[in-house]
Formats: sequence, structure tokens, C-alpha cells
Amino acid sequence: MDTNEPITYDPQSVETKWQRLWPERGTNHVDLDRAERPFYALMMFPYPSAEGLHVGNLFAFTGSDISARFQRLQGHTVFQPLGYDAFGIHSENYALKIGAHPMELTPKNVGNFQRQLERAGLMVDWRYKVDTSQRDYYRWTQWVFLQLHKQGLAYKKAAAVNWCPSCKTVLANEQVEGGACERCGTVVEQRFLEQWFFRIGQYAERLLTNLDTLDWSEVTKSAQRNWIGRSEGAEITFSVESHEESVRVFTTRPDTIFGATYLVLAPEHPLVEVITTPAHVDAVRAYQERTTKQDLVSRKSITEKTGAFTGAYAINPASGVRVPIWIADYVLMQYGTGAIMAVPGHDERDFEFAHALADAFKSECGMDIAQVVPRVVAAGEHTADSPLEAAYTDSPADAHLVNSAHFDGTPVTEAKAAVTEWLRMRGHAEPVVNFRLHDWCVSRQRYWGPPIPIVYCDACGTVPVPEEQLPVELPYLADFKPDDSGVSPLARDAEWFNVPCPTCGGAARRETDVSDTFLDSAWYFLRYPNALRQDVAFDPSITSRWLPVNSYIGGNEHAVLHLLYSRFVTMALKDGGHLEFEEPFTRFRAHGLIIRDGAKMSKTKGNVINPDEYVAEWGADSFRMYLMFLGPYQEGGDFRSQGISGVRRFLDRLWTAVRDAEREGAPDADVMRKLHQTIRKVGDDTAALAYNTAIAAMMEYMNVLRRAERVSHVDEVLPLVQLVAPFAPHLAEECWEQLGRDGSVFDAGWPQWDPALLEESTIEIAVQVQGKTRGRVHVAADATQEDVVAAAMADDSIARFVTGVPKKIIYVKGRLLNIVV
RNA sequence: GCCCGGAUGGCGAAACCGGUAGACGCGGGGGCCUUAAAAGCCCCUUCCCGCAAGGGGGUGCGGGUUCGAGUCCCGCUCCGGGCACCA
Repeated sequence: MDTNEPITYDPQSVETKWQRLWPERGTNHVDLDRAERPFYALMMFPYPSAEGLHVGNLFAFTGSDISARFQRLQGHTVFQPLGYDAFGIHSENYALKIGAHPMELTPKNVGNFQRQLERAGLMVDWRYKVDTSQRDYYRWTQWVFLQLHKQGLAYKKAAAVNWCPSCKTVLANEQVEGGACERCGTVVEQRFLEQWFFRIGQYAERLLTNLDTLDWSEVTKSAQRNWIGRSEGAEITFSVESHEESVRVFTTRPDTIFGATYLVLAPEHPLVEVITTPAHVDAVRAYQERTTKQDLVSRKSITEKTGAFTGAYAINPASGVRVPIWIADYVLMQYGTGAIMAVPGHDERDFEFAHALADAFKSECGMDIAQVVPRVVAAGEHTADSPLEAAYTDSPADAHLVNSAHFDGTPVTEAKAAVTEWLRMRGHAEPVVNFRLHDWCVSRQRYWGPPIPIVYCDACGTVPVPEEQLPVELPYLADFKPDDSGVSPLARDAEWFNVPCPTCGGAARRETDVSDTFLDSAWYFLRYPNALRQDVAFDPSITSRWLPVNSYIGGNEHAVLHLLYSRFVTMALKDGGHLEFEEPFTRFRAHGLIIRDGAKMSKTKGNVINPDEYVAEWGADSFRMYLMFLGPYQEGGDFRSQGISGVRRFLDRLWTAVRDAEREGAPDADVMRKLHQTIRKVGDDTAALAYNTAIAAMMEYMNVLRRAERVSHVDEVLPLVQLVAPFAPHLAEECWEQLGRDGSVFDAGWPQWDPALLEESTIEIAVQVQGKTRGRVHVAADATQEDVVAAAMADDSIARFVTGVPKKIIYVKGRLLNIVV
């Protein structure tokens, strides 16, 4: 063996070494009880798929890990846990597909993920790992359900639900995309089933207004605002001719009430049965049946207007005019009051309806189209009599009411409140705020989830399982396949299903639905620091010290569901007296997506990257760093494997610089100045998750440090090792050791930059003539404007553009000179 | 339709608060070293005209503000994402 041969960088041996030493030395272990500056760094935990970790996961985790390691170098005690979102329909469907059992398959997948994650070199304290499918975890998921139940936030109701005939289960609205099941693409049908719901709707206003106080990615906040869908308006009561009942409608345009020429009820509106006249019963029934057959989603996506006349009339409380009452599927029972006042002149949908059914209006109600579609808002050149070619929905500044009795001339901006108040005084209206956000359906008629901890007793009714009897264990079911009955497979296990009533001891039956996977993940951040506790879900002394989470990083695909549900559960637990805070994540940043050749990676496209191969070839440090270098972390980027060589070359040069570092003598002043500039930039950029530019800055420094194979001084290199540590942790530890330092580089803090050392002695000033850059001059750092002008005029290539007497001179200190002639 | 992002060389991208557009990296070209190759190192690489010196253009499109605009304002186009018969 040639002992003179210099040792080259071998990522495999370096990484194996430190992945052995970290657990041995407890480098990543946190003492939760004794942290002085606790920092909770959270990343969204993965669903352990059989395919293993993919590049997207690794990109997300690496970015989060860098942030956590950086915070540690800033002197925080960082708790960065990780676990597995192992319950749920994903895992179950996959098990069904390959004919395995999720109870056997899941641990296998988790094991594979664990191996890959450890190879990636994350600073995770694995002692606090959670697995939502383990009884130690879902016991407490059931406990959370019981707390919400106790607070009256969980209730059961029969609801029209989206039913996927292929997955044979209920889907939440958000799991339906364009009328089809999000997972399998099958067209969804409508079914009526008894379901458990959480009253998240009750928290809509709070969930919305709190957003203003959160330091979250703007995209994420905006998605939540859209989802919550607050709208201000009024509920207006229309009395029904020759009936005691009246119809309440919700509108955001009470100002247009004089243009309300008919009412529309949702076909399933309870009043329909009451008011429909005998002559119209058959047609109304037929229309109702037709609507019921339709699934919920396609009903909402079809815009063709249809409807049926009930034969009944109501009185417009503003104009006193008799208006016909119709039913139509474009009015949804779930929103508002399930009934609207139709203002075809100023609402596109009502306009379409009036025109689509113009003949029916004529024959059934004797109304002309012009009579059905009057104008009540005018602006610009239009007057009260200008005809309407289309629904007029604009509100320019001069928009005002017309054909509206004593409100004529009132600006639209004032009219909403004025009309509402006028109607309110007369007992016909109330101002109302509505939300699009609907209650959270948590029931799943499936196997692979936590059984909902409820028992039904003939004598006592619905009985929550007492907390001390938790968990309601998920039994091993050899046949866990869902069937067409709409009832969970758990109902087939009679031994499990039949239980004595916890209250009276009589015969009772268990709830057979399991809860939504989103409930598992809506509280996992509370469990991590308490993962070792068997006696409680979480201990207030721990949660008050470590929560809310200081930094949460994850994908924006969870912007509405996971993040909104987590906020809701946290608020509910706070209201229940279990927590002292109501917002779980102080700061949230959405990372971007890794794409390949401009397209999202997917198996069908065959462009999925297996990180294992790259880690084996280039090392985890190079791969991590490359992923962070290919684009801004919060925007993602295009994966092209050729790019890895650049960061690998950088790490090779770092290795060489450390290996050959000169320990005698003094460092170079110019290099040290660049070093201090680099320390500042890398610190700023890393804190802002601008990892790509932080890496670029370190590369730039390397180009100075190793220019022309220059031998560097140890003082020039050591701080760089600290800067690179969050990005390439194994290499940094090795270099730290090579340089004779004790302990982990992650306990060494962050190098300080000295403002005095940043200063350049001469600076370059760009010189413009008439705003066009004509050259640049070098002057002393403290040069005055006169010095700079003199230097510029001394340069002929600049001076020749200055024709005539300078009229104006603009000098931006240290940057630029602009001569205007 | 409404609400968020975004558009910059051959490619991924950078640019503080309006102040030298293209840092850093990939790819490409040339050179040094080597018997040779790899590796390493050095130089060049926005486009157009030009042998060069030099000149002109240029950050999706059209206007505007300014001494000066990738950045600000007005009006569009296209791409990504969210919401959507939600009254």
C-alpha cells in the first residue's frame, strides 16, 4: 500500500462512520426536560408506502433537517422527531391489491423507510418515533375523539355522502376530484349513511381570523381562506301565499331584492312537500327523484339549468310582488338555507335559469321573460330602462339602484346595508355570515384505522367507551375487504362487535366505523414529545414547554385538509382545557415540488427517481446538497442527474482543503474578508430557507479559497466546515474531527462575522451616462462624489460620451454614478 | 369566473430598499498537466454586427412613472396551484 497517496474523499466510509457514531454518542438525542432554548422543528411525517422513500420525500426532509440543524448551531436545543402515518386507506388498498394483510405489510414498509431515512443522515431523535397504527398511538387518537365528543363537537347524522363503488367507502368531498375518487378515479355516487361528524364549522370564523396572526407561507393561508369561504349577506324571509310557513333565503346581494322575481328551493328542501300544489306534485316528485340519482359532485359540475315549478307563490317582502317558487338542482341544501331568491337581472345562474325555462315561466306562471328579468342596478350610460343582454354583476363606483322604490339612486356600496336594515326593521331580514366550510365527516367504513370508541346500547343509547378502557383494539381480521353493504368489515367480527354496555352492562354493539386518517395526523405533533408516556396522551408540562411548533415544513398539498384539521383539533383541545395554546404551528413553510423533465414524477410516466441509487453512487451529503441546490426550496425544481457533479466537486475540494490545511503562519487577509462576507450570507440565506443561494455563496468562497490549487490556512477552512454542516452533516463531522476539534460540530455554534473585516479598501463604481452604463472605475472605499466624477472623467472610454456640460449628477454611494447632460 | 404564485442565457437559476442583469452550478469551447486517458487546474461562454477596437439590442407582450425599471404603476398573454352552480 502506498502510504504517500493522499486520502481522497470517500462518502460511503465517512457516512457509515458517522451514522454509527451519532446513535452511539447520542448526538441527536434531546433532553426534553432540561432544554433551555427549546426549538421544535417539525416535518410532515410520511405515509410508509411499499415503494419506499422517493426523491420528493427526501427533498422535503432534507430542507427541514437543514433548518433544524441550523437552529441547533444557533444555540437552540432542537427537537426534531419523525414517525409514520401508517394507518389509512392507502396502506389498506395496497394490501388488498397484493393480497397481503396491513398488519404484516405495514411494519415491513416502516422498516424499509427507516433504513432509507437513516441513510439520509437526518438529525432525528428516533427515540420519539410514532406510528399511528400502533395501539400506543391510536389509543390516544381514540382519546382525542372522546374529548371532542364530550365537548359536543362530535355528532352523528345521516348524510348524503360520496360513495366510491370501487374503494367501497365513503369519501370526504375533498377526496373527490371532478366527480371521481381521488385515489382510484372511479365515478362517485351519492348514498345516505349515518356518519360521525366534527363541528369544525363552528370554528370557521376563528380559523379564518387567526390566519392573520400566523407566520405561514402566503399560498397556504390563501388556500385556507378560499376553503373556509366566508361570505357576508342576509337571510331574508318570504312568506308563502296561503301557508303559515315562510321561506328563508340567504343572499349576498340584499340590495337587489327588488329584482327578485322568483324563489328557488333545493329539491330536497323540507318545505317542498308542504307547499307543492296537487297539480304540480307529479312533476316535482319526478324532478326530485332525478336529482337524488345524481352523485353530489357531478350535480355541482353540470351547469345546464333545469327545474320544476311547485305551483306555490311567495311575496317579495320589499316590492310586495307575488313570486313563483321553483325547485332546481343548482340550489344546494347544504349551503345557506337551501333556498335562494332569484335575481336573474344580476346573477348569472339565475339569468341562465330564467332563460332556460322561459317557456315554462310563460305557460306555468304567465310571466314574460322581460318581467322575469328586470334591471335593478345601473351604472354608466345605463338607465332604469336599459335592457339586459346578460346578468349585470359588475359594481363600478357609480353603480346605483333603479326600479327599487325609495332606494332608487342609492349607490350599491351603501345599498346592501341600507336594504338589509330596512328589511330588518320590518322583521323580514337578518344580517348573516355564511361559510363554505362544512363539518368534517370522520367516519370511514373501512378496516385499517382506529375504531371509533363508541358503543350502542338498547337501554342507554350512544355510549362513549370510558377512557380507561381504551384502546378499543383493532382486531386481526383475516378478511378485511370492504363490501357493498356500506358497513365496515369490522361488523363481521361478532366476537369483537358484541360487547356489554359500559354503563349498564347489558347487551350492546360497537361502532364499526373507523376514523379518518386525517384524525391520526391532526394531533401527532402533540404526541411526539410525549411518545414515551404510557399514562397520558400528552403532559401539559411538556406541551407548554415545547409547543406550539416553532417551525413546520411540509407540502402544500396538505394546505387545507391536514393543516386545517390540526388547527381545529388544537383549538378544540384548548377549549376542552387540555392545552394552553390554540394554534399548533407558529411558522409554516410550504416546500416546492421536485419535477422531472417538466412533469410531476409518477410511476405511470416512468420518471420516478430512486434516491437509493444516487446515495450509493454520490453519497448522502452530495445528494442532499444537490437537491437543495437545484432551485429555491419553496419553489422546488427540475431534477437532472448531471447537476450532482457540481456539488460533489465542491465537497471534494472542501475535503482537500481540510486535509492539506496549513496550521502555521497567518491566514490571507483577502480570503478572510471573503470568509466573513460568506458567513454573513450563508447565515441569512439559511435562516430564510434560501438554501440554493447559501450553497452558491459557499461555492464562491471555495473558488477564492482554492484558487489555482492554493493551500489554505486552517483559520480559513474551519468556519466553512461549520457553515456546510447543516447541508453535508457527515462530511462536516469528519472534517471537524480531522481538524482536531472535540465533540460534534453541531455543538460548536455558528461562526461570527466581524463587520470590520467585511470592508473592502477599494470599490468598483458603475458609471452611467444618460442612464446607460459606459464603464466602471475603481476608487478608495471612502471616495467622495467629486473623487468618483474625477475618476470617471479621467477615463476616456467614459468621458467621450459626456458631450456638453453635465446637467445633473446622481451618485449612489459605493455603487453607481450617473451623469446626465 | 374569483384568489394565490410564476415567466430572466443552450439548461437549473441569481439580483439588497428602483442603482453594474445573468452570481453559483450544469452543458459547451479552448489551454496547461500527462506517453495517453481520467482527475485536477486556468481561460472563454446573453444575443446580433465586427478581424479587432468597438457598437447595438436584451429579463413573456404593449404602454407609463423615473436621471435610471427584471424590480414600481396601468392594460394584456401564457404556465403552475387553490376555489367554484356556495346564492
